[in-house]
Amino acid sequence: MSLKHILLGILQQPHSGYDVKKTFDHVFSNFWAAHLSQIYPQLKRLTDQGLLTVQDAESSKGPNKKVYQTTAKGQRELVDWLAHGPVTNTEKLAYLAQTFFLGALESHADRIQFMEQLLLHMQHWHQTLCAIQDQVKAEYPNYPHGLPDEEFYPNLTLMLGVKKVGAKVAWVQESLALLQERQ
Amino acid sequence: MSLKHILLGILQQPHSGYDVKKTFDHVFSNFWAAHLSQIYPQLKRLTDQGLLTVQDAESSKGPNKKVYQTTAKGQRELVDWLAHGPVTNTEKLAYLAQTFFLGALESHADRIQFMEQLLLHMQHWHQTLCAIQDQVKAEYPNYPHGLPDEEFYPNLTLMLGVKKVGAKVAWVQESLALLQERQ
DNA sequence: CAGCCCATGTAACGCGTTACATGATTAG
DNA sequence: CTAATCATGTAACGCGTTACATGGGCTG
Repeated sequence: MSLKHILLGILQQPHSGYDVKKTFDHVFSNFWAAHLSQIYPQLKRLTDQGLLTVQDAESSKGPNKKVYQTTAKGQRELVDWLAHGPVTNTEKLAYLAQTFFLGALESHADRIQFMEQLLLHMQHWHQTLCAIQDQVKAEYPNYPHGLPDEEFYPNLTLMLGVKKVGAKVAWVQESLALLQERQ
Repeated sequence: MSLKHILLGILQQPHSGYDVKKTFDHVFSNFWAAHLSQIYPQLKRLTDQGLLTVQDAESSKGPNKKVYQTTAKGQRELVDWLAHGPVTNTEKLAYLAQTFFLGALESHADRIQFMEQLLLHMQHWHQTLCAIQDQVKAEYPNYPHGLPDEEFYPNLTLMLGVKKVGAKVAWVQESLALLQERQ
């Protein structure tokens, strides 16, 4: 039941469903993904439950928008979620499951190739996150202490992203070296 | 569609549904969780599709078991999954979403408490993984080079687990220090 | 005028979670 | 005898993915 709470969090500021999707892609892609086909029905359900308000609005480009915003009741739900303590053990890493069974591939070259693909992916991801962090650093010279609240907590997730993906890059490189030794 | 492939991977060796669940809890808990109520129907479906075989067997303790094993067709499906390249961007970290919105908690003490709970969780998880790794190291003096294939690939997932959770512990500690500075 | 971005949805199907339901054996 | 472990499932409901469906406006 986290999509609900993430929407309540994002919609503390007013946004359309389409904008919410962009927020997922740009800001949350590090740890959560959602499709438009999930977001639209969920927004309607939360509005029916009195956790969001809707308002029609004109768009600068394209058709009219529906702008949603979290209500006081929705805000209470969000705070309850946070106050209930960290929700853990949500992780599902398909590529690690694949790594576990990598021995099922007949050829050594195929296993190496798998890891090389993984390396490219992780390096790309790491560079993306580092670039975003560099931007934030450039904007706030006293980083991370000088960040205002509305940037500080989001930035914590960025800091974990960089560390975590860095660890993954190092791991793939180490794994590749071990694999190549094995022949 | 990964549960299917993980089952095909586990059932390269014969196991009952109940045993498969224990494998998830002990070996996969690092990166994948599954409930018995998912596993049982899925095993039936995969058997109907000719990807698994079933056989009745007696149990040493308790009622009779149904022992499943991957067929040649199932093995081909597993290999296809691996050959298709790493499946990435599956991650959903609810506690990071919570961290993102931590500013919604009114009191500073509540935010500190959230991070302290997260620290305890991550430290516990890290110790568990390190203990397992120490066991493997003790068993194979030439670790990790001397591992046989059936241990080598699973051990790669353990190595990432240790690195990744280590990065998370360091991050929570750093975040706590930053939070305490902010007052 | 073709292709992309803006904008909102529905439908089908499979995965994930919690609760319910049953019953045997074993360790304390 | 009580609690834990062994063993297998069903039901209800919500989440996640892919495909389908529509149509306006902007850029090259």
